[in-house]
Amino acid sequence: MPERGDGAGAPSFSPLYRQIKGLIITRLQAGEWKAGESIPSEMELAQRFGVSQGTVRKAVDELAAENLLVRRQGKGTFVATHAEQQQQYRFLRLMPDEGQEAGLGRQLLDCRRQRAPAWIAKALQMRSGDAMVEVRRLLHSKGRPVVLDDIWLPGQLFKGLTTERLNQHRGPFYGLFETEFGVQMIRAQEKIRAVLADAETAALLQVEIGAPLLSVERLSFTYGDKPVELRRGLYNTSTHFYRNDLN
Amino acid sequence: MPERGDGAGAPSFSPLYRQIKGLIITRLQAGEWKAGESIPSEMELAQRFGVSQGTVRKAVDELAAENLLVRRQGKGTFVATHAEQQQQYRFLRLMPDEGQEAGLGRQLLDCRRQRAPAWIAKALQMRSGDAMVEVRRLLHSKGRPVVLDDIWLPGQLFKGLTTERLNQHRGPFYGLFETEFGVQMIRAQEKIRAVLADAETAALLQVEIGAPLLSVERLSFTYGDKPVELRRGLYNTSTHFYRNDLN
DNA sequence: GAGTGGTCTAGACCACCAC
DNA sequence: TGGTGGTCTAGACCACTCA
Repeated sequence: MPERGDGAGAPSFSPLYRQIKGLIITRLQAGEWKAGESIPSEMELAQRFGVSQGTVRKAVDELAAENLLVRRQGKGTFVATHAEQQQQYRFLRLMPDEGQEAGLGRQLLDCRRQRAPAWIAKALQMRSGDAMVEVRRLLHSKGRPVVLDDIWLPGQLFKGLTTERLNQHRGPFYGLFETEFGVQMIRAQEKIRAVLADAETAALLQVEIGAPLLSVERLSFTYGDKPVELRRGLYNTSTHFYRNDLN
Repeated sequence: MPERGDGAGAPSFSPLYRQIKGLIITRLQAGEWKAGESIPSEMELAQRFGVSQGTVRKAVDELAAENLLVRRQGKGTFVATHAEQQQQYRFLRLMPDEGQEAGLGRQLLDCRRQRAPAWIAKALQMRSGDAMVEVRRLLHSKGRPVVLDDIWLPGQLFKGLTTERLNQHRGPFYGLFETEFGVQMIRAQEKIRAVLADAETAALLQVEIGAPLLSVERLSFTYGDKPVELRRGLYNTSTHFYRNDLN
């Protein structure tokens, strides 16, 4: 029974498998296993934690259901990543009216370091005036601009983030955040509204002033429910729509 | 080993627990256990199907994860329903900017039987011109109209649906559909866009003509992935927003 | 063939609920 | 007190991957 007990003063009047789940999350958070890597086998974890394989299995089942881990039969269990082809744009629910999305074009418009205004600081649990990185970019579909994103990140976590760094990178931002800054986005909340295009937005998205746009405000979280990105997307929904599945 | 085998010609090169899951869904579909009722205990189902309790448990786990069943420790497992207080508006993602939703007011505007136009018939997998029920209603929050819903239903399934019937009923439509017509909505797909209010809509929602509105087109399904409701909601998002959680 | 996750079983005990 | 779902275990075997 190598390591069990109530290490780190966990509250834990919870079933064993939830405590194991907590221990695994702690290790993920500590970076013991990085995005895309495999974690130890169920048998090994069971021995390490001093429980049966079935208990580890149930813990891993929940983590897989929450998309923190990915199981691959015959190969192992892996830390989820946004960097893989298959998992790209995991959080983007935009679909074209006709056919499948061929792959979006990215156009970086701006990247600068600022002091956080109150409303952004509040969302990101920082203090007003703290360092913040602000990014603006467009997404194109078949050569036409469809999404205008404003992205705000805590300056503390993203120290070397520059325009060059963003331009060098291929693939979605979330892949870069993982590999370069060790920040993994594991869940997000979106607030969606309908708004009208102002002059600046209209020019960038090539629509009329006053055209209807979908405003998608996304707050993304890493381990421990810590908010690490605020993003406001304006979607032109004349040839695309936001898809959501309910159950 | 009372009933097992490959009854009903299921394709089934799938694990046992998935076959059991299929059998349970078949019985739900047949109305053997109605919405809100309890299904037999795991032990009894295990005996009935000739498998171990653990296998039934895994089947029920999946059905509970998909919100078809609800487990209640010490009491039993129940068929999910939209009629309970707690589960009302399960599919409505609208949230007020401030505080919790106090409870929405309903105002029925219209209910008539029509022949289905092509685009509705296609979505509901009917033939163009088939009988269809069309309902229009408003939802109010704190006395102000917030949602204008147009709802289309297959006439075949909703034979006695009239204005009086809808007005008599307390609670969401989905509760009425279950108890009066035996139709359970178990999942839905939504397509969301930003649009501008036309004159008629603007008057009903008490906004300016050309105000931005969220258009939420929802296709709801019952057992067997059969579409049974098409709905187009126009949401005024000036004091509310559409909330979505991603993971 | 060795190692991984996936399935299935059987049995023990716990937590919760109703009578 | 008895019945329900919830947890935990131990062991057997299957399906998949890779060297």
